[in-house]
Amino acid sequence: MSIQTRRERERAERERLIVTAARELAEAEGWDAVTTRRLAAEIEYSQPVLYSHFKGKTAIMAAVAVQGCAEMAVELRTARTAAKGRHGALAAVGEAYTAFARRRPALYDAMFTLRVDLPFATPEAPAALQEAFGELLAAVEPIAAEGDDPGLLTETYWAALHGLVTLMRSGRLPERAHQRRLELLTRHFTAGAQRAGA
Amino acid sequence: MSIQTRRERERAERERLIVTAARELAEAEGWDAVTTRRLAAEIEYSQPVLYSHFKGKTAIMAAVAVQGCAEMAVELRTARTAAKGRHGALAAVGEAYTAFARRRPALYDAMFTLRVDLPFATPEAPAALQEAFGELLAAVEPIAAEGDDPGLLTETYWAALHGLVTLMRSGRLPERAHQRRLELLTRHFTAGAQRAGA
DNA sequence: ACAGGTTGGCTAGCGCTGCTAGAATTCGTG
DNA sequence: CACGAATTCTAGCAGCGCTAGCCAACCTGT
Repeated sequence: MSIQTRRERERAERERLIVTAARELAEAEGWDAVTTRRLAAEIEYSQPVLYSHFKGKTAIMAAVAVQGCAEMAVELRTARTAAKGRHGALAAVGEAYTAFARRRPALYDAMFTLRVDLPFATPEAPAALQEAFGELLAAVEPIAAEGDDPGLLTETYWAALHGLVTLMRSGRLPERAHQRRLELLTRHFTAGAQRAGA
Repeated sequence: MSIQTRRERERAERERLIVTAARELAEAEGWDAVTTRRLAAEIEYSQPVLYSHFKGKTAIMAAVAVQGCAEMAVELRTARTAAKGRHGALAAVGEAYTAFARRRPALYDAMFTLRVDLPFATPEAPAALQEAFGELLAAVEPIAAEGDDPGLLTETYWAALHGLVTLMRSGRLPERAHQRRLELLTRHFTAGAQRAGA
């Protein structure tokens, strides 16, 4: 039994190695630079080894994405709990979200931009993903008006943040006025509650 | 001189053919299916001919994107001018925007999602692109509050629409409640003006 | 300690991609 | 009709994601 567990442990270790290498390579040079060949060289194994751990390249990216979700969730929570008031919390979370996307573009792409078959709006979605969304929800819910569905409002706010990030990243929005756009967005969302606090 | 102009005319004709073929293929099977080989076969020329017209595949996509912008501008204008009131106009434009994205996904991708070196937020941006943005601006401007920069507010609204579209298209938001999310977005944007009309 | 059998990694290669150098053909002109 | 220039095509490069099948290293039982 012991040798079995040792093998499984080594396997798990190597899987971790693959995901880490993929992530680091992506963060250093972008996902285009993450080829199965380079990844194999990085972990000092041959290509086919990757396929004994993951179904394909997109599965590796999905694993990286899940890691990213977990980290984002932490950052969103930190920002939210440190802020004061409903408006402050929403602003802080929006700020933290876009800051994360700009600081870790490769991670963000894996999570929310690139095609990478992860289940999203279903109960089978990874826990880390649900946590991240939960943080957004916790910030949006307090500013929801009477009849508003908090979940839908959160999705809408999320989409707005995502749009800002992606359009900026692809050069379609100038980076310059990001802060002001973000403030406009947050203000309009809290204003919808009609009785916005400070 | 005549033969020179004839050649130029034929060249322009073929260029049109390339763009049209690329667009049709993309709309039928997605941009992944648009390879230089298939495109060449479609226009009944060999691959290198494409490169005598365009710098590369992304340049062809850019040409398709410009076409798409022109069409979207028309549709946005139609929707805006047919609507009544500031709120109605904004809602109509938002509706038209997302409807366009869902009806012509390949066109939308070329315009706003895929990497395709087009100048965007500069004076050198294609006229069609500026027109499309101008339509959004015309819908957003009337609902801008006193101190708000209409341009920035438009960019923010645009980003929100873009986020809704892309997250939905990539399966990260369920298609089901799209209409309600769009209404939430529009309502919150008009609410920011504090004196929202009907 | 050594043979047998199984697990697992590696080499080599497939079909595809965007793109290009240089041969070949067509075309207008003297 | 033959020459010169412009243009199109054939063929190929380097790289991609992925996989079949060989080979070696390892654990097990005597």
